[in-house]
Amino acid sequence: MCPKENAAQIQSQIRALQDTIYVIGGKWKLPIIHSICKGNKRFTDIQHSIPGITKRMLSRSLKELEDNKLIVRNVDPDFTATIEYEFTQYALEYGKLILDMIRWGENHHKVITGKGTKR
Amino acid sequence: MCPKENAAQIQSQIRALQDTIYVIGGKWKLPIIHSICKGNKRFTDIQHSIPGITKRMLSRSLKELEDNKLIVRNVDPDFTATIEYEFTQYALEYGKLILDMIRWGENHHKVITGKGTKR
DNA sequence: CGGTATCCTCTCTGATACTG
DNA sequence: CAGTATCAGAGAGGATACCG
Repeated sequence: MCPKENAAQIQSQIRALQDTIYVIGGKWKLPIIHSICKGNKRFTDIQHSIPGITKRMLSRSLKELEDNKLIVRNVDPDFTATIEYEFTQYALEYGKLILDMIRWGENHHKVITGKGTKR
Repeated sequence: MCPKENAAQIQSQIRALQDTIYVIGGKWKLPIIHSICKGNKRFTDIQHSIPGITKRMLSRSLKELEDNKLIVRNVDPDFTATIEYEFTQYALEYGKLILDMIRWGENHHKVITGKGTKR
């Protein structure tokens, strides 16, 4: 598991890993990703699909996801300034990793609660 | 990317994913995992191998990793109460996912800084 | 050596009101 | 509709001192 690289390279790997976690970390990023995944594209639609989220947190989280190029914000000025959020191709490539993380998390839950098959 | 399951199941998947992130999230978990990976087993050795960490945070983080069964705490009462931390077999199975996350994080860094091949 | 206890700070999140 | 501004609370993390 532990690669045999020099110290500087490993520090950079740890940072890479922390970045990976940061991008989808926090309280709302994953529910938002899921909501867009389900077909919601507009700010208010996304907000209503996630119980408990405020405009403030939705706005901030969308901006961070956009900064990380996982979603794009499309403004259509012709049709009364409709704004839509969509996944980037890049985000779709992230999908497999997310599914792996889900699988690990589900198994982990069983392990911790003592109903697991492993350990 | 988005599975076609019912709502309750998806909520549980999102929770599973948030758990996955939480287990290795925070400021010190990954450096600690790396330090043990490199062969450090004792509290003080781990502490000295991670610049800036305090006893308090090391203690808390080790306890959380132990609660999540990624490491075990072995007390040897015969030899002046030596205490050693080690990975569980379970943690080693986590390794592949961590490597995938590192790879994504490294590529992500290139994408965000504009030097990436993707996007 | 391997921790705990206490206090403090700083960031993240929530509530609410306002805006083009 | 799609946000921004402001303020307040909760929680993560840091500094330091103490303990078996």
